[in-house]
Amino acid sequence: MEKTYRPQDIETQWYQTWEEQGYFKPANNPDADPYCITIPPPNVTGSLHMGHGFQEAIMDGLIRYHRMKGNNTLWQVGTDHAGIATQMVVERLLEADGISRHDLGREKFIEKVWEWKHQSGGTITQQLRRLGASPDWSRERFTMDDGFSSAVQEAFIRLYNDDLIYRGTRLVNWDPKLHTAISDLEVISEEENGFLWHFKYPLTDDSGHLIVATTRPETMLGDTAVAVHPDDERYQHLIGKTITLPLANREIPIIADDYVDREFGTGCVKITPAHDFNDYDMGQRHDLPLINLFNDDAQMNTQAPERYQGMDRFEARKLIVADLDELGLLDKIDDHKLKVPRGDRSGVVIEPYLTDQWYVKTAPMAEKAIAAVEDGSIEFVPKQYENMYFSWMRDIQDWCISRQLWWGHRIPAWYDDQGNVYVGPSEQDVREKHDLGDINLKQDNDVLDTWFSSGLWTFGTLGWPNTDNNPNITELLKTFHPTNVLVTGFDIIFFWVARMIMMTLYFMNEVPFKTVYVHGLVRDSHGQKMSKSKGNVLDPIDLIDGIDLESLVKKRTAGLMRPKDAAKIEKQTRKEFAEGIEPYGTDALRYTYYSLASTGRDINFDVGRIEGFRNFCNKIWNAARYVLMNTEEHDCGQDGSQDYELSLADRWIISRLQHTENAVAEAIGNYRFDLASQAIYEFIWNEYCGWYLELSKPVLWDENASPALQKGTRRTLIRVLEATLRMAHPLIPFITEEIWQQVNTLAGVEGDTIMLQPYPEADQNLIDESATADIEWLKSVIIGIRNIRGEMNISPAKPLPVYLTNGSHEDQTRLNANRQFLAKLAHLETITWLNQGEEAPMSATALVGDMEILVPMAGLIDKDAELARLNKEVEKIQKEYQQVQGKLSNEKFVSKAPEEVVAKERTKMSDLETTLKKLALQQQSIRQL
RNA sequence: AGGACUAUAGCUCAGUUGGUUAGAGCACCUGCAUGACAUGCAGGGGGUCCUCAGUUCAAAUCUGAGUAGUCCUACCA
Repeated sequence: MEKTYRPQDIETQWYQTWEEQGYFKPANNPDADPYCITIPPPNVTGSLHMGHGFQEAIMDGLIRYHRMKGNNTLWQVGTDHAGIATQMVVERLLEADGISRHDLGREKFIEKVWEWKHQSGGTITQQLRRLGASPDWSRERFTMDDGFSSAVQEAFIRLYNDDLIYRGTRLVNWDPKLHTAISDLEVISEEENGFLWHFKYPLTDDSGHLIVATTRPETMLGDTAVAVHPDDERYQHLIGKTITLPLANREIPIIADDYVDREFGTGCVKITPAHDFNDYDMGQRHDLPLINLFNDDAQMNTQAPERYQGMDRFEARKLIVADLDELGLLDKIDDHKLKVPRGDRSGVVIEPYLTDQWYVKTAPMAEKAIAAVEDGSIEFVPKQYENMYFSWMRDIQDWCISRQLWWGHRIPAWYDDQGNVYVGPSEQDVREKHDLGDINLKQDNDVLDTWFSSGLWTFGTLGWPNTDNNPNITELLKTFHPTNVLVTGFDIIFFWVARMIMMTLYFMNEVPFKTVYVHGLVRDSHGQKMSKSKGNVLDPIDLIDGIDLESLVKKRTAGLMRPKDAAKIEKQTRKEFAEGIEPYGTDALRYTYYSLASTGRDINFDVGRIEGFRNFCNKIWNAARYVLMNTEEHDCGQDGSQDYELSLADRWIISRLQHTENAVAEAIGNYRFDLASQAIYEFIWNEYCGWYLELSKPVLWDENASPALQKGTRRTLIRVLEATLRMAHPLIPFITEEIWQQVNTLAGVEGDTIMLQPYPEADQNLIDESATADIEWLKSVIIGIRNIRGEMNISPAKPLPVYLTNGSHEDQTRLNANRQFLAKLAHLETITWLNQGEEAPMSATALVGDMEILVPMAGLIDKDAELARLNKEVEKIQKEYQQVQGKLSNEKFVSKAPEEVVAKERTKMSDLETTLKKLALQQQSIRQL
């Protein structure tokens, strides 16, 4: 093995082998419990970001864990066509050549999108491979592949036939830039600074005017009423009268409706049913006409007075305000903060707009979806997200699923010239079914919301709806559906999770998954959202492969929305990554994700931590080198014979391994990858490397040691390493495979890959508390001596004489059993056991229980330095002593606290007392020097 | 307006059922080329557990109020 761990040397190579060998496929074992995760399909044209990285790491950890546990494990993979997002990308590319999609026409444009998909659609899946993800690539799906498309069509048709899809003319959220309707969820409302315009509306009978307040003056041309609160005394006398709408010169009624908030503005509201959701409702209640003022671009149409026709809505606004001012009807303009609805993709202000769209009737589906979570069929982790889910589900609105786009699943509906609609899988089919002959039919132009198809993801990918004529597919669904876990971000609980639950319950009559693991957002180390404009984006691939400073600066400053941010971003990047980013490798990246994966909070990604975990990998690497050096070409006792003997240290590390295996299993069971990673880290670095490897040296390097003992140590070294590799494999797949290949035979294990080895499980019989106690004693003695050495600045190269005094019989037994370990690890020249009455030289002292460890001061230790060290120690213990004493002198504590708690404090107090006495004696004798 | 979450070392985070000397990694200080590893080893310093009040013999932990931050839902013409 190379002296230094270099991830790039091993990672891609192992991945290729795994994939080629088909290790990612489900085990061909129908008796094994199935375990299945479907990937949240990334946008096919997207590229990997830190959020994906995190999510994939969690899924792959779970998948590899269960695969090793022996489950029949399927990770279903695939990508999403992502309607609007993808269409926009391709449109932008065409735009660069001066072409619009309309120049090309629908078919040609769609061809272009497919071209683009074939070209760049592999990026994300290749990047998933870099992360070590182990899905079954042979089953990769795309939401617009033939099979899935027919699933989408089938779903639409069934819902339509069951009266759960309908077409209606209603107000929708209209994106005037993208020329499509969007759902409520795709509208982002944020507070912006605006104005509240107050206009005078003259009463028709010339008896005066009333004043309305509005944030959208341009819609006044479409007003069809003015509303006041029925109990508002100020306006009682006006109810039933009319005003003459300025500029439009229409007579409109003054109506009463308790929706009106008397406190807001003037208490008079202009009602524009065609351009505001609340006004629409009120229009319905009062039977008001709808006057639609806009065209698709949100320009004034011919319903507006000629003067304004063809104007953009915001131009029209200016002119209307000016005109009203001219007429003396502008009362005042107040500054006003308001929520402005914008399209999540286009960023432009969304218009409530009257159009024909397709809707899913969600209320009946939501009922079951709520019940499934209430009765525990589906569980959210962490649980608090269930409330979020319930509150949305209980107030769910019908879902607008038609989009005026070209890229997506076209709605399987045809219209005849009379506008009758026929829904079916194909034109031919609806002709036959409805006996239409050869009349003119035209297919609906719209496509379906991307999330409509995503809603079918868990079962559509497993072959639905073709279950009748293909038994294999039935088998797949039967085996792997419902899936076990959905790993996803909280941001798409409504977009996706909720809808998936509704759709799956409807079509499959079962839940899509049993658990929803919800993770937070991956942010930068200061908790800032990663964004191009902030220049704080980290690319997971850069963390794996490394990147030099200049390339990083270039990458971060290229293609900015506001080019003037470049200077700031460059400066900040040069400061933070003066040396660029080192190649940390996939394993280190994954470990960093795991260590931050406590549930219920966002993840602040700190580059400092990935370095630490790269070092951790290097630690494992070197530990393996040490083990191999000492076991290769030796008999490691794997032949089944019993001619080996386990040392105390051997029994201890085996015992610790069992504890760790328990802790890891528990942590993963609770989706606490942070705890799992910590337990593994702790075990490998501190226990296995820090103590056990050191404890193995005195045995292996002692020519006089018994061969049986040496064999036992070799056997333990290699077997614990091998088990540890398996334990860590789901988190750090590459380094564990690489090393495992070299240690497996020595450890008496056969197999082609660690991936398919059994996951280690704790054996309670191997937990050895007495070995643990003995090693703890040994560690305390060593640490006591090291402390003196460290604090007194005694060179580690200097072998020390040490005396032990006032020890118990047990101490003496332990000493005799561990002399060699002690001498080696504390670097001692001599160890002398003093019986009662035997004189010790003047020494620095450390205490282990009642036993005193003495390091003679002569020539090594300065009197004042030792006094200072002792003082520090005394102060620390005194503080503790006071605490305990305080508790015990509190009568209530003694009488009310459980007995064992009190007893514990009593023991502690007496221990502290003796310690203090001893330290005081020590101080006294040193002072007398 | 309603709701959720977060606040622990300089930084990023753990802290299970109330009883721990409140921990880890990084950073910091001191020493060390010891035959796996300087991507290392040994030792050390560093905390008003956001604030206040309450429950309790006992609160980082439970309850309430407040402060700060993050986010979600609804909506104010």
